[in-house]
Amino acid sequence: MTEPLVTILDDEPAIRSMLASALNEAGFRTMGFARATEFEASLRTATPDVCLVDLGLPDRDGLTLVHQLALEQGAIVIIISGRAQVQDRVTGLELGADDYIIKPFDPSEVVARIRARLRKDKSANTTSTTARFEGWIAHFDRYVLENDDGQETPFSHAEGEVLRLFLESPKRLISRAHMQETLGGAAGESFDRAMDVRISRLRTKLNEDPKNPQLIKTIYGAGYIFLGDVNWER
Amino acid sequence: MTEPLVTILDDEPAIRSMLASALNEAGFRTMGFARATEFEASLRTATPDVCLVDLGLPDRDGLTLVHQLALEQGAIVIIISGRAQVQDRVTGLELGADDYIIKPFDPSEVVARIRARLRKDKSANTTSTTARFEGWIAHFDRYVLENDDGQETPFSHAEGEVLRLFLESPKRLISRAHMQETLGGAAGESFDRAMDVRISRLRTKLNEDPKNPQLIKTIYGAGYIFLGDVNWER
DNA sequence: CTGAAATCTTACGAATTGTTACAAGAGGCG
DNA sequence: CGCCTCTTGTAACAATTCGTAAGATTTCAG
Repeated sequence: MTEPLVTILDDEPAIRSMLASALNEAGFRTMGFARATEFEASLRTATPDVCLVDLGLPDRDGLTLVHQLALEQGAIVIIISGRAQVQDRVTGLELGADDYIIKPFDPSEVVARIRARLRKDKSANTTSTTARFEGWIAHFDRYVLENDDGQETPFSHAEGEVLRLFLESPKRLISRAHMQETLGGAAGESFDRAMDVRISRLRTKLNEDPKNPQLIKTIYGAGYIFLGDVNWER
Repeated sequence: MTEPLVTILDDEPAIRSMLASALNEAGFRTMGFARATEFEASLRTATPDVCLVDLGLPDRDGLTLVHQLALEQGAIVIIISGRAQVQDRVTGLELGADDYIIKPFDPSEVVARIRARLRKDKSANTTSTTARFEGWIAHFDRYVLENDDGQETPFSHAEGEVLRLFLESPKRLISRAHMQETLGGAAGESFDRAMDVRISRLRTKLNEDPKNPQLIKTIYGAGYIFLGDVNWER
């Protein structure tokens, strides 16, 4: 899989080069065009993943171009325009654009918005959230904990919540209060015990020695710390 | 298929009502929440299509919430924030948000942006009649499930409804409430059991091991997740 | 070393979900 | 019409999850 291709259609050379350098730096391939006719000619040989289109083109009404692109090509179309009225934005989006960025803009935001679109496009079928740590692999999509021997142990939703909390902040103190807040919800009565039980059950699934836990360390009077290096793969 | 459900998470009642009325007028169902905890509690029973999240929440860091939502739920997440710095927008988008709208905003633009997201989301899922997944082929036109050996097993209409629901949102949590709503029983009495039976029968046709299902996973207290890569054809 | 507080663990029970058996209905066919 | 098959919901019971209670254990202060 090669880098995504982004086309830039804008008649101002300064904007083209600014966008191109920012996008290249972010790991995209780019192609710049000053006129719609050139751009359309290129579509015969290249299939862009994202099309940045300036509405103020000299040789074509930008909106109809956007409409065609979104409909026929199925590509991601992002409008870049100096027209800042709400009505302009609404009609642009209704005509099929996936986003509408107003000039003047910051290139880093353009990059972020492109990434957001591509991410969504891909995540339709690729939602694999797993974390590796100390010989274990936690598959949060399948609710399964994998041994370094490949053996798998299922974990429940409640256990997963605790585990995720630890894996998202490794080597940092997690207070009981914070834990309770993010896990148990509102009423903070004697939910304390429930948390203990969750952690206890999680520890047994991680083969922790109760006398000397290696991964989930309890800090008396403060909270817990998850030791161990974590690598997330998403 | 019912109208898309949009949740509004903002602590200002004025903004909630403004958004709700605009969205309802545009044909969406809405649910409003003032606090993150209430919102999260509702996720146990409902599966929103779009989540509008205000970052300035009283009881939770909005960004981590966005992160979780985007990752776990696979839902469309749109941030609404008063923080207008470019850096804020970039980090919000990088953390998984699909869009970032700055206060003050025009409700019609919010509607347009939501429509743009949903449009893209849906175009991936055309109304096809055949789906391949994990060695199986489901022929919805013939009501037949084909093995990887070519053997065919018929499935009923009720089973097909459940299967289609899973195949249209793979690797995403499907709440029991949402399932119940889209399938049949409006008034939520003891239709629960019927759903269980449907799923149970579907599982046996998919040769699932009851002790350790690989494709249709149960999330206690929440709903179900269909694992497995799906390819729709026509 | 001792006692109180915090935490761990085990056992139990309520709620949720799975599975099987059965009966009511919907066609198909002679 | 009568008989058969298939579908599908309901009921009953089994299995699982998860919080609570209670006793055991650990930690810290003095």
